[in-house]
Amino acid sequence: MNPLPARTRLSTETRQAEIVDAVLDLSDTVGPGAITTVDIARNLGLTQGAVFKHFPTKDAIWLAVMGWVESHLLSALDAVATAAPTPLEGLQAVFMKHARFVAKHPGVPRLIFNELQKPKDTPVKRRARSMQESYRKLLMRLLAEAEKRGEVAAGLDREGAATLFIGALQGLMFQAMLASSTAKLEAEAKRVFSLYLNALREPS
Amino acid sequence: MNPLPARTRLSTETRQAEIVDAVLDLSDTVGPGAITTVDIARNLGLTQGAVFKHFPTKDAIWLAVMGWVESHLLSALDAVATAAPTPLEGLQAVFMKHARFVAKHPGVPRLIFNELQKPKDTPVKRRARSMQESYRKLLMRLLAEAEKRGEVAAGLDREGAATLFIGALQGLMFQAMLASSTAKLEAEAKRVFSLYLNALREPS
DNA sequence: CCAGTTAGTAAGTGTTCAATTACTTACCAG
DNA sequence: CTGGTAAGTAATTGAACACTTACTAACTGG
Repeated sequence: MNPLPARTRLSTETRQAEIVDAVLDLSDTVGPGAITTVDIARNLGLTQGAVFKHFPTKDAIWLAVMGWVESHLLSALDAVATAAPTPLEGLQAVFMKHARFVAKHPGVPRLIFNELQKPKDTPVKRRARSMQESYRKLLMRLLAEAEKRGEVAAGLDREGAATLFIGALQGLMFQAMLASSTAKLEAEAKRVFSLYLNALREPS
Repeated sequence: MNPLPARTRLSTETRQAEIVDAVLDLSDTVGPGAITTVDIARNLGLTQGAVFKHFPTKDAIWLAVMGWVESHLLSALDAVATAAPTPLEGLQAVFMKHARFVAKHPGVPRLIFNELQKPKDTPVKRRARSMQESYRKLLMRLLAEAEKRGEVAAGLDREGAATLFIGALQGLMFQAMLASSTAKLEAEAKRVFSLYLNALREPS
């Protein structure tokens, strides 16, 4: 009748990271909409109640996961963008890095799709939107620099070009989720980016 | 204690159509993941149990809704494609029709996002995939014809171009759902399509 | 070393939901 | 007009789930 001794005892900080990690995994295997706190607990070897020692609500977990995505994805994209010798190569590096990130973490697009399916403007959605805004800024910087250097058409619709850039990647995610596989994502991304580059050239 | 007389008594065929309609509405207002059979019944002025006189399971309802989308969207796109005087104008008409369809039925992308969030290859997903395959065929036809007429680059990567075409639209949906509004969808679609057209031209 | 804090367990609680059941009544073919 | 079918109601069932509570035990600073 007495509770068994706690298996392991870790700091909230560590457990939170473990929980985020578990959710990322489960997002791919179970699907975000079907993840329960029992699933998460079992994944960590804990009881269900223990999860609530580290997050007040389930929603708080989703928000933390979104935070993980924001920091990891954006910093990776920033890194490859600034490492590239030219703006156009920067765009390509960002495009491919993003594609590879999604292929490596298929739980992430699933997670976001699950959020977008809700009509309300949830905190998680707001966070995703702010992430996309930072992303746009990065793209606009690269596009402006490319235009200055004459690598793309003068007078290019840069806002539209940024929308198409992100949109093309989101479309590739969509198609990967539809195929229930990210196997072909990277190859498709390569072809699509070639076409994208063509769209930035001087109109004839 | 005795049941009230049934308010109205309609054929299963009619009720199924009503249910599909209600789900499309609720998909936008409540969100597909949160729709319950109680919601659906209330929307029709029926009791919850009545819903199961017309569909064996809730999943069967989703499948029927997906069927509605497939037939309505594809036939509309086919129509504008064949009505267009040139293949390129056909592409434009399809692009804009698709954007307008989504803006008019915001429940549809939400519905699909909800499905894509699941890792399993559900019947609904399979149906969506077959729809996308028909869509691709339509695009490939237009692109091949455009190439024959010299309206696009000879040797264009048509498969990639089809992927980018659909992907750009899916990206626009994504961004509309992220904004929780389809208000700007059509305007964005216009800008994005201009750039898309540029991508099809002869590389310099 | 020991008192306070915190991470854990075990066992609820209240609710929500899809599907079922038993019964009723409208409609329609013969 | 009548008997069979099918669309409806009302009530129930059983499972799942987020979150809570009461208690236990491990770690940590003074």
